[in-house]
Amino acid sequence: MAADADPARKSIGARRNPDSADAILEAAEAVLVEAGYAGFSIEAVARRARAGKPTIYRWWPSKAALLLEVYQRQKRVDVPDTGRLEEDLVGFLKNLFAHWRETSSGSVFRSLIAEAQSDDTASASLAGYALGRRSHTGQILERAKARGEIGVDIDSALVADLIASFAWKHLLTNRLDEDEATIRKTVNYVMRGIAAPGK
Amino acid sequence: MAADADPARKSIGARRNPDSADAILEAAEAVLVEAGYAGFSIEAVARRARAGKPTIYRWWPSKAALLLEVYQRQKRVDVPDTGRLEEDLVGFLKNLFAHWRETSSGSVFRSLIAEAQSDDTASASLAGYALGRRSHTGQILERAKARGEIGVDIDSALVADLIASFAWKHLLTNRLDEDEATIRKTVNYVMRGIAAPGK
DNA sequence: GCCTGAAAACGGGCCGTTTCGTTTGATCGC
DNA sequence: GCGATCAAACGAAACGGCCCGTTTTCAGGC
Repeated sequence: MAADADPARKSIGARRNPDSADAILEAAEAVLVEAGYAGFSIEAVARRARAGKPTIYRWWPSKAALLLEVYQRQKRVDVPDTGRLEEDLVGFLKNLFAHWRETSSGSVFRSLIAEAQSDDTASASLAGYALGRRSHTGQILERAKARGEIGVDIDSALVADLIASFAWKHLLTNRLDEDEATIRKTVNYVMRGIAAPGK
Repeated sequence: MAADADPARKSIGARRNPDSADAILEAAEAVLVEAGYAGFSIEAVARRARAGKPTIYRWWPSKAALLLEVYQRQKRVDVPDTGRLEEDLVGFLKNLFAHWRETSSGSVFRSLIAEAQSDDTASASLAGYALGRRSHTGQILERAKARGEIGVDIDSALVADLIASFAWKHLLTNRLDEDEATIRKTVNYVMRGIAAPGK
């Protein structure tokens, strides 16, 4: 250990650590994965990061703010680009479910949604994210429009919202293990809405 | 939990259940509405109900269990039956959003979803509810089938799941104030998927 | 000698539980 | 019948513990 064993002369000192923010964010993510949202406390994060609570509160005003930044650091899920809308949508949902299952992203996103139910900062951020036109599904649909695969008059936001809602509900009800057939059935159904003549 | 309307099930000793249980459930709902999910604690409920904490813990093993029973006591939203599928779906979503906005049901359901992210009991219950075939949207679709308005081969569960996902996401992102036009647009889109020939 | 920043301590709230003394109501002896 | 009895449920208080958000203390760098 770096710390001297002599209690009368603790020489561990106050080392300047400009990158401690990274350590705290990594610790926060680790706590979230290992202990879940219920065990996610500033205390636990500080212990894990070997940092003091005031250090965390200096940079993040609330638990929600820390959670938000952990969320924004997440690696993005792969968005396929196969040249066919159906394959892109099915592939994306498959990737997304696997991503949520197998990385910390699922835990983080679930926690963010839960936190948003009692914290205005998280709620506003989540609403902004959900309303954003840059969602992955939106990109897939825009590409299909550019290829001429679907009409430019299709309401991408509406379709993307439906697909995203489907994914959210599966995340929130622990149904991320759907097989490809189920996902494809839903995608096919939604695509029938695209193909049918507008009303 | 289980409806025990059986007066024959008796043993020795005092049984003053109903009054106190009702008072606690009403207090729990009131706390949830007034203080939100963040302020929903057993302590707060006990204070409000002028009951002791042990009384609450005797009947409900956890916060999630109490939340579940509050949720199950909620008045159900009106399910319209106009004889036309489109009007039924639009009317139901309008009713549902208004119900969530204007009664305590929205707060209770949001809290239940949040709790489900860290409590297995709530999670299992929520998943069961979401999987249930007796959902309101499912009833509307079954009625449309019985009238011959849509084919019996339509996957009601899939369509109901899509509609429910849409509603959930709007609840969770504070977008319950959508006007009828937006709701109708989504319903029309989903109905085009019904009308289009299957693949 | 300031200033930065980590560690420790503080006051407060809620948790889930235990321990009181009291109240209720079904059972049973009279 | 009817009152005594006794188990169960009750409200209240207090507990040890954890975590909150803040404040204070103190060691080193400039």
